[in-house]
Amino acid sequence: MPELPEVETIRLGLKRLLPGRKFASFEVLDSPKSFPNPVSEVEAFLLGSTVSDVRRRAKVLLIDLSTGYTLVIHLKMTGQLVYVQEGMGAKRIQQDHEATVRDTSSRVDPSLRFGGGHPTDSLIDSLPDQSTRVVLRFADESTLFFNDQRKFGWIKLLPTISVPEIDFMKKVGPEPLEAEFTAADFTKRIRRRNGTTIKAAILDQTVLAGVGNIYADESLWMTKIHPSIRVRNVTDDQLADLLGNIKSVLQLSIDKGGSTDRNYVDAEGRRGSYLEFANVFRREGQSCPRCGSEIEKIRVAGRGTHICPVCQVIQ
DNA sequence: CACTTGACCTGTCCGC
DNA sequence: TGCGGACAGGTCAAGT
Repeated sequence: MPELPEVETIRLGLKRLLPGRKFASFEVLDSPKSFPNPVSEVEAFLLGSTVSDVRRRAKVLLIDLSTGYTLVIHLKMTGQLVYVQEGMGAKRIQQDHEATVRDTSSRVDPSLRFGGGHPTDSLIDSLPDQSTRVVLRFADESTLFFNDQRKFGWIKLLPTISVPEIDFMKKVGPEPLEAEFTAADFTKRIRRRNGTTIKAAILDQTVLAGVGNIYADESLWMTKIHPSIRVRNVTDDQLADLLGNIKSVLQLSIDKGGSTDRNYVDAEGRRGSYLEFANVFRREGQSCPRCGSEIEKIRVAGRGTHICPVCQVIQ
């Protein structure tokens, strides 16, 4: 679920919280898949380093270190990065992290993660929990928790200069919110996918960066384009409108702190409110805000897809 | 090559 | 009540 606005919201929080802090210790509480670097490498280039910057490219977070290394982090669907100030979760780890990690299901309020809107403190107090994969502790005893219920996400420690050379960075398309990314650029790139559906094309990270299922559905609704239409049947003018709507929907979501559908939270454990403003996503059975027709959920590009069947016509 | 589908995971929800 | 299966969706590998 973390798409561009969610990752950007986390970045803004970490950028405020982390620079200058020194890494003191780390623990991987799960299979090494979550953080596959050899322990010796992490000890050499993470421990003792200070955070110099927090960046984002597409849906990837980049935490730059004074050692010339970077923590490259992908949250995939259910990943969370939550920073806890000294004296809270951090103390409990030192006391009994084994027991805490293995037996927290009864203590974690499910409504906090899956739709409650409870205060931030509840989540922070409960960390680490059964979804915690990596614990990064700073010298001031504050802690950064990497939680990931479904274990798709990962952290990799890489030399900063090598980050642009990893496959994902070489292939990923332009940042949609950069002013230099124009409709002409977008049209040129997306026409390479003329044979596929417009939804599959805007989800393709090599066409443009950062759009996932939520913002694909929202931007297509705004542009009155049916997600199943082939790219070749979408006009250049429609593509220009679509890019404008992608930009505005992403920016609105950043302004609202992102979308919390199930378990997204920001760097301080707070939920995002964008979905209150969504027009179609997860609103099947409700009325289209534009024409009043009933919103439907269909399947396009292998994804659950939300449309207004009247506004978004297949030609 | 272009495109689609399945795998990776775990928790939730729905129907029987 | 418990149980099986569908579903959630970012990305890559495998298949068509």
